[in-house]
Amino acid sequence: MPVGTQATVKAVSQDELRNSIKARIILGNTYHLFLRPGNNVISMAGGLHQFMNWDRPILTDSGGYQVFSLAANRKLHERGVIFKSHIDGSKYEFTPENVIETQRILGSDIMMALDECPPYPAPKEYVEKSMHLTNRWAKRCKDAVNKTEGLYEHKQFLFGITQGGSYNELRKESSKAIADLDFDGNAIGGLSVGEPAEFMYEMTDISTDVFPKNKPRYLMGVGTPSNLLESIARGVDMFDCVMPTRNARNGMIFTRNGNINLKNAKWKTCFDSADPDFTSDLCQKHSLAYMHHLIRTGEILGMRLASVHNLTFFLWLMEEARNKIEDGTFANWYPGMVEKLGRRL
RNA sequence: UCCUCGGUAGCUCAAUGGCAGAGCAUGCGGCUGUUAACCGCAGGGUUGUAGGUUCGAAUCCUACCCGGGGAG
Repeated sequence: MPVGTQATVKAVSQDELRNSIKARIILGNTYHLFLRPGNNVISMAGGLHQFMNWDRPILTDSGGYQVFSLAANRKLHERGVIFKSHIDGSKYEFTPENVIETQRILGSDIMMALDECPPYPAPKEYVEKSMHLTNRWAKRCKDAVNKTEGLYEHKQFLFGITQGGSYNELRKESSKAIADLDFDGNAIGGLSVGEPAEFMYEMTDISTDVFPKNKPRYLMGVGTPSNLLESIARGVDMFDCVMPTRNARNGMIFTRNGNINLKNAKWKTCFDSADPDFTSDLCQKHSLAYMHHLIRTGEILGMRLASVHNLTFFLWLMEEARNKIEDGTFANWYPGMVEKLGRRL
């Protein structure tokens, strides 16, 4: 499995995890990162994986996305954000300083700064105010990292996150402000929150124009196979996304010829593989009819096979993109792939 | 043979005289830094049959058919 389970467990002892209830609850994403075979850093595209020198870096988000996704259960302050648990109503505060502390405990290779991800659409005044808050938090995260040491032998990197919604000037200002803070890598945040794909690409363009070329550029929360290629074409190096695993659990698999909704009746008697020449357990050992059956009956095996397949596919796609970049053929190759990958089978 | 309970969507069941509904199933759609094995939409009915009462019957009455339980 191309996930970071082992590395994470190695980096943080079981006792430390057990004793660190704060960490387990605070970083919801990270918690899932090693408990579910779902989250993973999908891979890097632009050859910068060599710069990082890892095959499978462990990346932990700060909880900034939950400022957006759990907006109904949180309150924002200059100091940080307070979440109210939907389980028992208990309160948890995230501050730039304590999310760094948590990520230190987790020992992730890449730590993310705490940010506020505003919804789409949002008024410019709000997005601007939010962007300034994110910038102040970014500085505080950087300071927190400088004032603390890792708990393990390996170095931990910190990435900053740009915001600015879908406003060109704000995106530019945010990208510059984050780049000027001299993080180890620069992330594009606040996208894939419901805006049209064209806006997402436009905002990505603005950021990658401003970001330094010798540091990884990370587009957070994206995306579909086509999204990945379009973003790589705009200079993005790395991604993360729930799509390969969440969609797999909900019966959708991605293939080199397009997307398949396994729940559709038409697969009931299709005894072909999803892609006979592709290297995943699903493709090599299981027919679409069998997968259809597993998904339709709610068998957990179906979700697992589909998840493994999709992760294999996304990793393959990134590897392929790397190869094309190194060959110098990416620009000619990707438009046809975008068209193919966007199809529905 | 008698008593009794029941028969409503593919299935399990609501609606007790006033617009026939739900869950599941089926057919689809959605899912983008995971509160999501989740969410949404659609199709689907001569209310067992035949009569009757009533302005109006799934609902009340009669007969019959089918099924569960009981008695003999």
